[in-house]
Amino acid sequence: MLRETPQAIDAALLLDWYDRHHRDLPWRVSPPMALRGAIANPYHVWLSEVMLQQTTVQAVKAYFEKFLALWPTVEDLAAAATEDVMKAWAGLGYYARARNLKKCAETVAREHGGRFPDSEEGLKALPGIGDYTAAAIAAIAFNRRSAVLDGNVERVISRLYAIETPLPAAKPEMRALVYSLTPADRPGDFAQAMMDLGATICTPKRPACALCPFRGNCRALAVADPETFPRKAARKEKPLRLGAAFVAIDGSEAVYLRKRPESGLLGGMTEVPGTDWTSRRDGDTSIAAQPFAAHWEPCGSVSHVFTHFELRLSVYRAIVDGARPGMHGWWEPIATLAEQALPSVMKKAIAQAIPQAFKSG
DNA sequence: AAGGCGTGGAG
DNA sequence: TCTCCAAGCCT
Repeated sequence: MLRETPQAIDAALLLDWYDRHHRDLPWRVSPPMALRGAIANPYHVWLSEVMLQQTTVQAVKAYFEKFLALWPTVEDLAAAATEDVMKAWAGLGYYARARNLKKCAETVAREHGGRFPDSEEGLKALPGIGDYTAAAIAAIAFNRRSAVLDGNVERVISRLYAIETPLPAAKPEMRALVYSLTPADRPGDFAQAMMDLGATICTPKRPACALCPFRGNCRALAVADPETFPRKAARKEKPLRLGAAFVAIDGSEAVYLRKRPESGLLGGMTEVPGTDWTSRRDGDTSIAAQPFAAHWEPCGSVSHVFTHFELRLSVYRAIVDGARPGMHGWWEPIATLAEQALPSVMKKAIAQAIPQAFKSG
């Protein structure tokens, strides 16, 4: 018979694949252990899921281990100084996640007796936990059947069903499809299996369809080019913004730092003084924008790409002798710069002015 | 609801 | 060099 659509999709195919090919990750209870009754620690699951939002597994591993070493339980994290959390998060990006992480830990410790809610609804009420993260924690840590839809799963589902609707409009349809596929007995493993499949087989470019447990069920593979899914709207280009950064060094080998506002770009993080970052070509990014009078010398520029714009910072350096009037920051010894809550763009600017700044030894 | 919000690695 | 993008959330 002529078959327009592939075979019905069977979660057991994926779970069998997962039992043999799952990735071993620091926050994961892998299938052999799980079969012996080991249960994922909700604190570990939550911490890893927040870190993994729009962030690669490779980048997260070291941060996850560092956080667990510093704060072994959610109560420890709730009791930590926010500044220490920001320092530990520095370099991972999307810093609102760190602020929400701290708030969420405080809420769980104070209002939930140190235990995470075990329902999607309860989880989603917490700061920094949205549709995806609530569903993931519910499934992985509490064995709840839920619709876990992240970027990987969107890609897998869009190919399995050759969904022509572009993202993000297709998300409700995709969410319903994932939910319908999710088995009641191993929802957490199913979710992680879908994500592992998306990360290792059903990849954005050159998917390894020959190795896929769903190769007999995939509509995109049958009738089209899987790589062209999911459909999505063309992105717009990033504007260029210009600015200046001023690296002041005092006689005792310390750098002048200050804190950024709590909200907005790099909110609550540490910076060197600088101008606003403007798209206008007439914005003053010259030495005239100096934060205080000193013998500023230009020492090149650094570029940095943010989510929605590219930044080119002119960097200036001056050797000064300590305090200036009207300064609200502090002098940080070069030796301890690496431990500060400095976002990557600021490390670049400081390294441009002081090449040995972040070199150990 | 569309845009703000980081970073570094892969190809 | 350039493009894409990785386990999204919030407003």
